[in-house]
Amino acid sequence: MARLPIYHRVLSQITERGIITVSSEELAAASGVSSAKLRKDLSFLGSYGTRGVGYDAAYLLYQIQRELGLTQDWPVVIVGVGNLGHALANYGGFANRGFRVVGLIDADPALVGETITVGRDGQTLMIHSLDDLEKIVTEVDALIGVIATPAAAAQDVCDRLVDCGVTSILNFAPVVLTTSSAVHVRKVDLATELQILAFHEQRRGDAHEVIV
Amino acid sequence: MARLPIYHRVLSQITERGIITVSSEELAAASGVSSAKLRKDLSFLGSYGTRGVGYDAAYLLYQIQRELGLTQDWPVVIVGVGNLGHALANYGGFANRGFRVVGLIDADPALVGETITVGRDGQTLMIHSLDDLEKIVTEVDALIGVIATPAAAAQDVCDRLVDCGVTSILNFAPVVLTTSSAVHVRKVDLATELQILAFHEQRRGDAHEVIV
DNA sequence: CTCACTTTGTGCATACGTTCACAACTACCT
DNA sequence: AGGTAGTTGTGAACGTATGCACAAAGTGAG
Repeated sequence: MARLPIYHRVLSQITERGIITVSSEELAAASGVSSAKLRKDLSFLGSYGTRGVGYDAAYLLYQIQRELGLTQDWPVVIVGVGNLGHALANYGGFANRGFRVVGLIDADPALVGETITVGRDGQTLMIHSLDDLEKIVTEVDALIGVIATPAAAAQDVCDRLVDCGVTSILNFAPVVLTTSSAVHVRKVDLATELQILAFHEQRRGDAHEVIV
Repeated sequence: MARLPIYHRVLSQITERGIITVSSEELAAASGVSSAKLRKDLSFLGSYGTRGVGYDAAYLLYQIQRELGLTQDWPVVIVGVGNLGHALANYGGFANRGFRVVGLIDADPALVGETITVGRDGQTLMIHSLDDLEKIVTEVDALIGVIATPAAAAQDVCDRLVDCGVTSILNFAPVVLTTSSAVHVRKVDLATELQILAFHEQRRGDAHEVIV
């Protein structure tokens, strides 16, 4: 499910704190879900808990890592190194979860050739031209691509990534990408998230007016 | 529902192209959903279509805008002006959807006092100190806050925002925020999104191995 | 006016995710 | 050993979202 990454992060923090066993109640509270939901989710992976005791934090963490594929190393290519792409490349949360940014691509000639730091260990990476997309992607053998380009360029970039063998795409551009159903596309639209908040905010306001 | 913003964006593009009427089939295809689902969603707002014809694009767009609260102006405060906060402040997709970034706050003294461009019309905004959070938020009367700080600072910032009257929070920090249930919190975790992709990618790989 | 065609709105059945409640099991104390 | 307290795993009930299929409603041609 989509909640496994949350459990994973919470469990990481818990094990770092030296805690050995954790109950579903505690884990659920820290993850912001109900204990019943958490137990169902975990039982989906198998029976890794002990009745009357709880879960062995380290063992459970390992099982979730294995299920999520975090024991592997995933090379990631980022297309579009504007503000957002830059933020993503620099994001420290990727490295310790098995993701390695190995390719940066941008259409802007002013950016091509520049090197920027990737992750938190000071490693640097050069930005390549959009023309070299195919070359870079096949070279680093990336299966995951991140699209952080303007909306107009997103579909074209998507098609080219898929042609190179990319099978999972994280799209930040505000467009609906059309691809073969074999490709897994996830979309993160910043404006959409704010709109959903505004929607609830407005409803809250409406209800308030009725009371007043 | 959470799909309204998508319909809104697609309809914007459609009306800009000068199209007058649009059928549920067309709109659904452009939004990446099934036509039945789209019609159910729209019927939730009321009967704004004409049988045998379709929907009046402009009229439908207006109704969705009204429902989403996009006819209002939402002042937004961004806390944490690192790479991500910078990208958000600069994001052009906010302005034309009723969101106005009116406050930038960061704990780093090196950033405080700097002015950065906000949106695409060259407007600039100064970064304020974290100490002035309460002052800024009440001054601009913001109801929506964006947290783009490191994980360690997120909960404290959240509490302070809520104390100032913020009732909707968009959280980019990789932590589960605990707040009063009256506050609406949405979380966007970049690493989580990638993990979900990796999860499917791994399952795909497993299935492949079985076949081979 | 009638008929053929198009498209919306919606009742119904199905699938899915969530919550509840409890049996099964463990640990510990006496 | 026996009893009590605590915790997991899961079957059953519930609510919600999705997909299907069709009646209702509109358009346009003859």
